[in-house]
Amino acid sequence: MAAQASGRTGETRPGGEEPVAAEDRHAGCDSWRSVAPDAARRLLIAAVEAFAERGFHATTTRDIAGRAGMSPAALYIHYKTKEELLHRISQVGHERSLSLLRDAAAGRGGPSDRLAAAVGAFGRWHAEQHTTARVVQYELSALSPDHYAEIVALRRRTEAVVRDLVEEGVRAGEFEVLDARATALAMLSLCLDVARWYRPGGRRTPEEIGDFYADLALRMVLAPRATGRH
Amino acid sequence: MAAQASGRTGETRPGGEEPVAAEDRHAGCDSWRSVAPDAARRLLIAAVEAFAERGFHATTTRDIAGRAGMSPAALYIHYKTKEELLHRISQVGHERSLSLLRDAAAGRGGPSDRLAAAVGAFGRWHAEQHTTARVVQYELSALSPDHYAEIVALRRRTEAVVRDLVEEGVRAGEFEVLDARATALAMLSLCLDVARWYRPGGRRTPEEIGDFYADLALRMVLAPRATGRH
DNA sequence: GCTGTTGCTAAGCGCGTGCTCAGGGCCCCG
DNA sequence: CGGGGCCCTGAGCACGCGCTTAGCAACAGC
Repeated sequence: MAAQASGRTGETRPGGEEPVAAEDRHAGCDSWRSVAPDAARRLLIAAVEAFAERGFHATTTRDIAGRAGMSPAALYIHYKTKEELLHRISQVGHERSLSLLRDAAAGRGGPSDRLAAAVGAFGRWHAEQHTTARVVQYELSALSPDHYAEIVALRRRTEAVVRDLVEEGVRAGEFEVLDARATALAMLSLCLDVARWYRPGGRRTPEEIGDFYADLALRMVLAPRATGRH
Repeated sequence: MAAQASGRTGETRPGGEEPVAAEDRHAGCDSWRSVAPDAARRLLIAAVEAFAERGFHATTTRDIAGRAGMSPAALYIHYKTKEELLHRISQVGHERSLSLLRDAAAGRGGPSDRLAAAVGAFGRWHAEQHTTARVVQYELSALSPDHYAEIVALRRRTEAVVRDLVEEGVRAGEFEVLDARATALAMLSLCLDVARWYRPGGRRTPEEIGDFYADLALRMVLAPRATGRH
């Protein structure tokens, strides 16, 4: 991990018109391989991009269909409503990030190693898949009550993975924390927020961001050295 | 600060219909004392509540006017557009949180004390004023390009305050960080995210949240103890 | 060649949106 | 009582929204 690199903050317009980088688009498409007919997948990818740029409510079905190279009516052959698109995106995104987190948390090593791996993987995903992650993290409130409840269950399981890791480290005597639940939530906050500020081509690669956040997570749970406070 | 309190996570519907707590409503009103005619202030407070619950694009001008006890047309006597309401909210909110942060950062003590005070105050504000903060942090993209640029300038100044504090601590030999800018951003991420998950009446008071995050911020910058990693 | 199925489009319906405008009640000054 | 300024309302306009419907081209099976 490089130290103290210089560079711009790069806070640019989230809903701007800058073209999507090729790297970005490629990474985005790969995650949706499981979605069945080709036209349905193209619509889903178009919806992810549109929702990420403008938000769910500011995106029109005409915009989504246009990005997918289709007429507005084509959308309704593959999806019942605009909300169903959001639900599918949210579902697949949450399941993917949860499984990444679980795999890392179930790896080899002690609590420190596994916590670092989990936070690193979760943070890295939010950078690499920042377009999807933005929709997944910040458009929840547009879901129908039923779909919202379903997604919240996935989120609770995500929180539980990190919380369990922290508690395990405390029991093993490796970690010292004031509040395991709140500490776990703070780690998730760090990673989620990557989706808000990350821009491709910035100072840091997704991998560097993951590594940096893994280090921060360890600092949060390891007992601090005696400080210079008076 | 209490350790390891038990309780529910409390992730409830952001756009739900639960009535606003009295404590909440009171705290919200106090911050807008500077807004001039009484009717304009009532409209602003109504807009904050509506935007926080449903988001800018899902909120109608009829809804805002209704909450303020007025007809839809009354809104346009005090504000040119719906976007102007969002701009005023964003402006006042950013200025308020920036000035809180600056006051704490300019206080007495060494870098550790001032960093803890700054992060504590900033985190606490995002809990106390979570309704305003939600609009301020998550509805930026609905601003017009001019207004957006103005607000981004305020945000950069906010980032600079924390970054300068971290760099000062590094120069003083109190802190050890891999990347001062990224560390400062992480601290802000923690605090901003409070606006997303905080619910009044939860496990923690705003003050406890601020204190907890101040402690986390110090852990992030103080060199970690030798770890148990192999 | 005929029919059924699949995947799409052109056209458009009904509605709710942001916003406008003519006018009316109320208060202060004479 | 008259006149003017300040707030506010009732009614409604133009538009763009989510979504529907009728129909068409392509193709497979027989």
